[in-house]
Order: sequence, then C-alpha cells, then structure tokens
Amino acid sequence: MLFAKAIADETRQEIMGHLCCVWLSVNDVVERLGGRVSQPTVSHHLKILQEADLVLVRQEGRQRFYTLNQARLTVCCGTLLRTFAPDYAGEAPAIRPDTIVGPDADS
Amino acid sequence: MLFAKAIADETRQEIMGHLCCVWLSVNDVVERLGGRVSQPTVSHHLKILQEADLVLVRQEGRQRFYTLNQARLTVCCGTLLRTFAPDYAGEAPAIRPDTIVGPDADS
DNA sequence: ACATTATATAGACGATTGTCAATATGTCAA
DNA sequence: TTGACATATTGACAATCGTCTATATAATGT
Repeated sequence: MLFAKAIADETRQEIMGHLCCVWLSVNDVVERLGGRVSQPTVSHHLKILQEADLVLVRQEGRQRFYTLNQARLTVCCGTLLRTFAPDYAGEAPAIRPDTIVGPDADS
Repeated sequence: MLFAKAIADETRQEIMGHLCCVWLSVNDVVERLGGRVSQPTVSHHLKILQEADLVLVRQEGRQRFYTLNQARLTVCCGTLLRTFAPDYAGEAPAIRPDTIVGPDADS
C-alpha cells in the first residue's frame, strides 16, 4: 500500500495540508513550509505523493501546480476500513455518486 | 500521527490482518506469519501497534492475547478524511452510536 | 527451588528514508 | 541563442527502521 507509506511522514502530511482544496506551485509549497525544507526535498515528497496518486498535477508555463487528490484519499480510507474494520465499515463509503476515481490497485 | 507510521509497514499490515476480529497470542501470530518473522520481531511490531492504540491486549496466564482495535482504526480514518478530504467527509463517520472510543489525541 | 513455557527487552547490523548541495532539465522572454 | 526562472534529478550523508540473536522477565507446574 503506497498510500500508507506516503502519509507516514510528517513533512508530507504538512504538504498535504497545504495542498488541500487549493492548487500550489512547488515554490508556493516551499514558502508555506517556512523555509524549513529545501525545494529539492519538496519536489521529492511531491513525487512520492504523486506515485501514490495522492496529488493531481497541472503544468502551467514553467511552473507545476499540485493539489491534494481528495477522491483518492477517500478511496484509500475506504479500503482501509473495509480491510481492517469490517465491523464498522458496513455503511456505504463516503464517496459522492458522481465522483470518478481511479482503480484502487496499489499493492 | 502514530497511526500513519504504524500502518506503513507491510509486516505490520499482515499482522493487523491476522488480528482482525480474533484474539491471538504472540506465538499464534508468529505461526500465521509462516516462520518468516521471529518472535521478538512480532513482539516489536505489536508494541508499535499498541502505542498507536491499534490493538487491544488481554493477559491470560502466561500468554498475552492481541486483537485489532477496529474502533480506533475507524476513528483514525475519520480524522484522516476530515483533515485531508473535507469535500468528501460530509457524511457522518461510520461509527456505531453505541461504540465507545478513546480520545483521538495522537500528535 | 527449579525447569518450562510465553513474551519482552537489549544490542547489533543492514536497509531504507529524509535531507541537503550541486547540477540538470525544461520553459519562457529578450 | 542567451539568460533567467521553476522544477526535477543526482549523489552523499545522517537518522530512522526492521530484523535478528541473545538474554531478561514473568507465569506456571513439579
């Protein structure tokens, strides 16, 4: 489960928080981390998040904008619940009917 | 979030799978892992899961029985959803009304 | 008290991970 | 084409992590 490893790091969680509901360029993210993390490190974390499909990317000119993939995160939580909390996961997953999500096919 | 780090390891996930819905002694877990992991390693993983409150423990004679804490896992998934997928977490969390869960107070 | 069984802890070691500085790649403007 | 800017990649290094063997602790029975 790439998802679990992706969310396991605190810096990554902080980045995810900043990318929630908004599109930010890499440098925007670096700035919001208050200079505590270098640009290459942020790029590195974004790559890991991308491999877990936890961020969406949009290129615009020379900058690249990222945002949190909430749909994917919701699917992963659903999988987690159905796998490890079957006694609590009876209710339908909290996914909007009109939402298109990719396959849940990480190992 | 101790939760995220706890579920990030594959061996731990496998242990969680075995502890889902059943109580197992440490040696039971070791056996179900097919001898791939030593007893001290299993104890180590169980300790990490316990620190994240993801397992419940019951002592009986000289053996200690563990089971997955599904309620806790459900709470953590709820926190995750509300934090990182607020646009999808509108629905009520999938927690039974009569369920008693501890405070969600990991960092 | 001693041996036996079940689990936990300590210490060591290799593998993985997070980080940075340096550099490469890519994009646009002059 | 050259320079400036934005991001990605490389290589190195320290820190963390997963694993093992050896040993300690705890509980039970003889």
